[in-house]
Amino acid sequence: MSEQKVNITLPDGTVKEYKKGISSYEIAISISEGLARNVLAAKVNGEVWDASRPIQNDSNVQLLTWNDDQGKSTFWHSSAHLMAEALEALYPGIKFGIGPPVETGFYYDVDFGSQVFNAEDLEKVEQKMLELSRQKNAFIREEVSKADAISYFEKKGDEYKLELLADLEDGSISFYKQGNFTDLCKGPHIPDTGFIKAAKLMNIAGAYWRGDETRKQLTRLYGVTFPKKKELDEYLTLLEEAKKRDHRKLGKELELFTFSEKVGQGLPLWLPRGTELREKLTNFLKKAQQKAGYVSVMTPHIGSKSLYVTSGHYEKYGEDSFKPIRTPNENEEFLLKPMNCPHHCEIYKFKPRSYKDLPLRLAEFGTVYRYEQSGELHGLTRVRGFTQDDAHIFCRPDQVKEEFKKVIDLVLYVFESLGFDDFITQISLRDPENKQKYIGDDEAWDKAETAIIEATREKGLKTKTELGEAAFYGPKLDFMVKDALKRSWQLGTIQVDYNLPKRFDLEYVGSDNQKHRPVMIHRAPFGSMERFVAILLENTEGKFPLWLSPVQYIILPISEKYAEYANKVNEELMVKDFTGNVDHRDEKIGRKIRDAELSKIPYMFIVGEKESESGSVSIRKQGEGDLGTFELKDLFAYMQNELEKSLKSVR
RNA sequence: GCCGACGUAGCUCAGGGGUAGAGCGCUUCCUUGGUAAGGAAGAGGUCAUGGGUUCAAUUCCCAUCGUUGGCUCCA
Repeated sequence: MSEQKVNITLPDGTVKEYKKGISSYEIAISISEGLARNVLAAKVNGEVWDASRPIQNDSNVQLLTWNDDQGKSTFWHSSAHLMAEALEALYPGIKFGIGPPVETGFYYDVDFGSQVFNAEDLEKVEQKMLELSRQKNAFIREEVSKADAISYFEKKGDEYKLELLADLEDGSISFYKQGNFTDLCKGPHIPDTGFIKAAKLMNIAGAYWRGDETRKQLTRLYGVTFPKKKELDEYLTLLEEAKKRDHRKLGKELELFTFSEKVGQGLPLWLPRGTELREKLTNFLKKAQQKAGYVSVMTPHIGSKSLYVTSGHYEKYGEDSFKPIRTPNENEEFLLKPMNCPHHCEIYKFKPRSYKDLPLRLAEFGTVYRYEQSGELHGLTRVRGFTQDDAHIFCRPDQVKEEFKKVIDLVLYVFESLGFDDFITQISLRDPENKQKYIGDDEAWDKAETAIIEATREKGLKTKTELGEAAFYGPKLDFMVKDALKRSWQLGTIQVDYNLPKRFDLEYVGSDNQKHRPVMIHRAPFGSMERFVAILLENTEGKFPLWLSPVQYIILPISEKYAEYANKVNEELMVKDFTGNVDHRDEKIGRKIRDAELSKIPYMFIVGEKESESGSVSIRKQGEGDLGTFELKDLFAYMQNELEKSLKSVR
């Protein structure tokens, strides 16, 4: 009687025959021993499996190594178990919550009970992990009945695992065991702990059990592990590099913005250079908006409470925002403006609108104030007072999709111009399970959601969709960009809104001479000036393109004898709308160059005896060095050309 | 808001129960120099704030404020 066989299809399309019950590890060996040593897990018919799990049917098999994202996350998931084993060995009796892999590394939530654990103890755990990994203990999968699982964790007294078990179905429960540690886990895992050669526990933090702030806070330990020591070192170096790009550090060094305890937390103060940068960004967008048919408006920083009662913001956020301001005599209530849209609705109502007037695109760089929880404030990315590059497009229902597409074009233009080529677009819809979180009727929501989905599809945007992430008045399309530490931040946003026009009773007269309701599109390509500058800083490391640079050049006189000539050159550059200054300090030229390089000023013009006599400057470009001597008229032409190139090159 | 860490000169940081240090920056003087740090002298700190313990607190404890890593939240 012949053995039963299975056909295994590999990713390159080759089909091989193996005996039934073969594991992906054995398949790897049949290909090459070297490969087998690196196999962490395998994707069998689209599902990630342990490399040791027997394959009983014809299957598509993809071997996963460190080079595959799913290989990495399996590796880190197993590392979480290893960390738990180490912790249990060092702190007997502790209880465990969940321990998943994350984008870089893994964490485990732990209840240390009465034992104390602090950051200094992390190293001890690292050492223990490495000690245990050297034992090369296999990760062993075991199917268990629900009753057995419950009794195991009851005996152990781990109420967290018991709670997790309560949600699981009998027959689908598995344990994984390595060394002396057993955990409830559906897997998969790497073959054994010996693969983990380097471990670094990054930090500890509080985390609510199941993310619920009414429940107990556990200690979350974050770590990262690697199959090679060298890779850990490289990763740590990368973190050091990221620190250099931190916008909070660069903002201070380049004198762009600051915070003051006295002014209040989350309230940025823009220094002259930062203001210059912001104005350049603002003018850039204003110009683009002008071309796209927007008109500018301005509205005050506070608004009567009734404005926000009408818009629904008060009901939705009143409790969690800055309290109303009252007039001393009449006791009238005003709110700091949290959004510009209610004001813009009132501008729309200034006069009757005809269908011929639409779309009406009202733009405002409007400063808004929101009470953000103190723990959430972060540099310029999360503040309490910020300026949105806001606009509201009031249009007819038949114009929504077209207008939405135009806004996508504008956002893409802005992102391209600033070199943000690595971004994610996310469609945020409402949570169908939790409709009371939102205002408006189903019909309006369906229309708005359909408009976004169709517009993004027609623009060919690759999007991911999240349920429950919509604004309370409408669905949105967000553009997310990463900072130096690869954290995603929402920058640009476009939202379709059928609700506010209704709440504000906005109308226009159609060609049929009947009254109709316009649709609103909220949009902000930068999102907020503050957050945008932050992400721009992290992406450019403070080396802005010439057109954006707050200080575009610095003139460096060789000695004070040439100060007058330097001033003359400076004045001529200022006349030509460049921004820069002269370094009049009593320092040698080498020193002035070094300081200019470090402050990331794009161009240095050196003037000494030679230059002042011949009416020229010696140009030095940041990061590149000496470019030679240019006569003044050539300098202006050169700078003009560089300026255009800097706009174009990023376009 | 919650948990943890941190708060010393303008900046970056060292120190530590007996009222403070470095480097850079700043001021003054010398130097007038040619493509990444010229030299010297000097000023500058209620050691975040308020309590407590102690003969004595910047140091130890508590609270507040701020920063920070997470959690929750995010119009």
